[in-house]
Amino acid sequence: MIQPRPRTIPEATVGRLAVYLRVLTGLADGGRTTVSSGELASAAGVNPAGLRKDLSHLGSCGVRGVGYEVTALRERIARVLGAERSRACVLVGIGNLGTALADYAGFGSRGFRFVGLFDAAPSQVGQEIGGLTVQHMSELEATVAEHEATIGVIATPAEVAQSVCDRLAAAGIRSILNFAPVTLTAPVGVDVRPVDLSVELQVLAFLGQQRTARAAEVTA
Amino acid sequence: MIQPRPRTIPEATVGRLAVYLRVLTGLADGGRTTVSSGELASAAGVNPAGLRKDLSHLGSCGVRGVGYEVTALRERIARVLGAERSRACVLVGIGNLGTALADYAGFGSRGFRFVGLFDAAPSQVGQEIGGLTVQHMSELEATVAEHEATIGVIATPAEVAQSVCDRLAAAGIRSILNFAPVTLTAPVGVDVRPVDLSVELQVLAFLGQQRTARAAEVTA
DNA sequence: AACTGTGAACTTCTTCACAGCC
DNA sequence: GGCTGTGAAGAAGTTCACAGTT
Repeated sequence: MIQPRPRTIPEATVGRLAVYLRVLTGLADGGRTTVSSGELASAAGVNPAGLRKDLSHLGSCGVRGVGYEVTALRERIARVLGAERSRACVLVGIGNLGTALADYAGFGSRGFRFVGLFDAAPSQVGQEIGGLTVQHMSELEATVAEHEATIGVIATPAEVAQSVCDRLAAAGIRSILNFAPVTLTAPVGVDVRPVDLSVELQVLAFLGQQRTARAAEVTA
Repeated sequence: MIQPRPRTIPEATVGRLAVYLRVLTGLADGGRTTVSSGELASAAGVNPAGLRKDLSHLGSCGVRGVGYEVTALRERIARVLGAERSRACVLVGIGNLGTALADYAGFGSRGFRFVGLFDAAPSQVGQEIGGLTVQHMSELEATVAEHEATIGVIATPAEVAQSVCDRLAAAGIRSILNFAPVTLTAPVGVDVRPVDLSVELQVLAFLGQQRTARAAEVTA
């Protein structure tokens, strides 16, 4: 019994594959046909050997002595990531952040399609964003069911995020991207991926101050 | 020659410390005075042993048999992360995302203070967001110098992000949080931390589909 | 000659298990 | 008894170095 290729790709690799996909799309648009691991790695901000190891999870797809064919590699990565399929997503919380997400063209080209935008405030309901009309929260379950959406994005205030999470999970959503600054708990079978913007800023600032402190220490 | 405590805290730990800080603030507001590692870990979505190891980087600050004192721990983490200082930040790109960031109250309580909001479009200049008036890009360097800002946030379209990065670096910014979907290069001494929202969504979706595929395989 | 693909070494991160203290 | 702090084990991720291919 031979397993031709381990089906599981490391999470760290998946994140970088998404970046390579972005870079490759840019190269293809610029008319490039081939690219070496060194060049691609530099454009993606990673180590060349690491990039080759990442790509090795997709099976051999470069040519030794030459490099990678841009469009072939792009399509291979897109297929593995599922970016060629169009996955239905719903977005809850149409504040500034939610509006930015709903408007962001980058999602469409990556295989995501918003099928519902929801907010609890009547003042937000009815406005049109990115070709979609904002609906009231009461229509959440029906819309998820209708489009068989499996991905939800939470961009609400922290106070209501857990209850939104519960409703999304109950409605059939399997994966949730959470921008609210609160830790959510979801039933087994439902993934939650937190993105906390102030955590990112705090890590950035800390690493900067740590670097500065080290530099001062060496000088002393 | 004894080094009493290794000054460098692992990056992964720093990110979680920021989360603990958020949770502890919530507990303190709720009137809690002590908390155990198990409880705090559960509220932060991490493993209890890992939490204790994270906190051990700050030196011993719990009481065996009892737990941690909420406000003492919160202040200790805040001091380590530098959240008690007020650090001057500038934000470039006042679209929906930029507006969301400028408006986000969470930054203020974490020791960050926006001292300048910038956009290239005259239509954006002059509007007031979170108590600050949006300035034209031409005033970037002067404002950075005046407030001695060291942190910059880029929320511009991808096309102009590199040139904004160059200007921030030249103006004296040492740490940059980049929301533009492009890999930036900066001079040595300047850190760039990328946050790509569509990469997050892609990782989430991939892990979900991988999980689903594995489940189907087991069933078969 | 140039560049890929990958085993092996290395580093970092996570989890476990339990000694130590209240 | 209950909970912290930490060495040790284990897992994951990164980097190196070079064999292999065109």
